[in-house]
Amino acid sequence: MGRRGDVLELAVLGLLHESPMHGYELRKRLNSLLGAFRALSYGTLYPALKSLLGQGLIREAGAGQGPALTGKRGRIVYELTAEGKERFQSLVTQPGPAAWEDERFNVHFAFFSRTDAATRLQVLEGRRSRLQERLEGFRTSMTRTRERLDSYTMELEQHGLESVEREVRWLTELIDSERAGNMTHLEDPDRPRPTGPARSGVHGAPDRGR
Amino acid sequence: MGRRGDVLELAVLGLLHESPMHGYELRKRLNSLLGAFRALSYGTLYPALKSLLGQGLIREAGAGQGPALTGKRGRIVYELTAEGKERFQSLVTQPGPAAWEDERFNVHFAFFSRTDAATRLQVLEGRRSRLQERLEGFRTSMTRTRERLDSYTMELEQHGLESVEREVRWLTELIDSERAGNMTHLEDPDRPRPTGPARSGVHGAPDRGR
DNA sequence: GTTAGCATGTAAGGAGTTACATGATTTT
DNA sequence: AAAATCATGTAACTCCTTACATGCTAAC
Repeated sequence: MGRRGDVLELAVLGLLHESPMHGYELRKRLNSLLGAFRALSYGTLYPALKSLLGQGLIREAGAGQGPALTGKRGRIVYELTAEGKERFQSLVTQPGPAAWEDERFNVHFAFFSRTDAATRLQVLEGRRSRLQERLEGFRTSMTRTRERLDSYTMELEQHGLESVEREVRWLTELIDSERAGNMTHLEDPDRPRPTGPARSGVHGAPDRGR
Repeated sequence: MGRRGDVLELAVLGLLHESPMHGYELRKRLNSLLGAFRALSYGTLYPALKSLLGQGLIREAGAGQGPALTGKRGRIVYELTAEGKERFQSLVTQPGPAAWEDERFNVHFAFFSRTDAATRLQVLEGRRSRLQERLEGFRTSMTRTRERLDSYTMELEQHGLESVEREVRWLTELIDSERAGNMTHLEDPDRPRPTGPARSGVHGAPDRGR
């Protein structure tokens, strides 16, 4: 509720912006949105919906119209109110520095099509700087301790390092595309990525969760 | 205390197994160990140390010997007790299915040198299956929803997918190495990864797999 | 008509963060 | 001797999960 780490708020508002939905379905969409695969539980979702309802950001759809439509309480379909839409827009177009934290970034990114290029660049570049700071600290700590580590620990750190490096490259490509023609290589998802800067990259983001 | 998600217990015992340390220093080591870079707070660490102390798994080092040594309360250096060592060994050699969750996996991996090859294979393979399940669900949900997603969401899912694929390949290489001569390619960290299945590629690996 | 799965919720508790409070040691 | 930073700790609060409790709806 507060103003705190409410990734959920943004995510729920964003999904309901696409189309009205009931909680059960919302959860499924949420799970693929929030860092691949955290199984968000109902114990989190339903109270959150309640809170959004209380704030007047969402309302039950179908209320007031046909009384026989959803009638006897089964699913409860929610939709955004006018304030909800405004709220979403302001959240998504005014990304604080929190927007480049691991999980928030994913959510912000997923709603990029509702923002302007300037906002997108801001988020992408913020995220990249964040990761580059990490790389920095990572590399120094690796050289600092390189002697006294066994092979397994080194292998682990190496893999983590490469994962972050890969994500930086990914971001760089997105930033370049965004700066050039807006997202040329994203415009037609069916075209098999013609020639562009080889974004097929193989290396991956670090472990999921973060 | 509980038996639950005590990643911390394993991590702390493991680090103290290497050498005695005080909390402040422990935290730094912990942060590079626990999924690259979570800044674990003192509010978590110190109570955890207290709990381990209460369980008799660690003790204050230097107590009983020279009373003037650490004397006036500055740092408190902890070391493992005999029970602590046993506990660590049993945790590390009997990995439950929890060992392939995102964060626990890292910690287990970091202490691989204290285990036997059978345990290592069990953990690596368990982790790989876990990720492959994810890929499965990932891919089905991607085809299920492929039409109604905008380019940004697709780009995000694609990147996530490739990240997981990359980790699976990494695990596969480790498993193969483990099965062949034990970790031949890990034995000499200075050798620049001779010929093996090209896992070195820091930049834009040619791989293209997927 | 009963099982299985959809759908909504609540209560208890775990695990961690922030903010606060305090003292010791090192650097300038 | 002041400032910075090392070091330890506590209290309140947040976010989330687990386990539970309940009812509706579809399939067999």
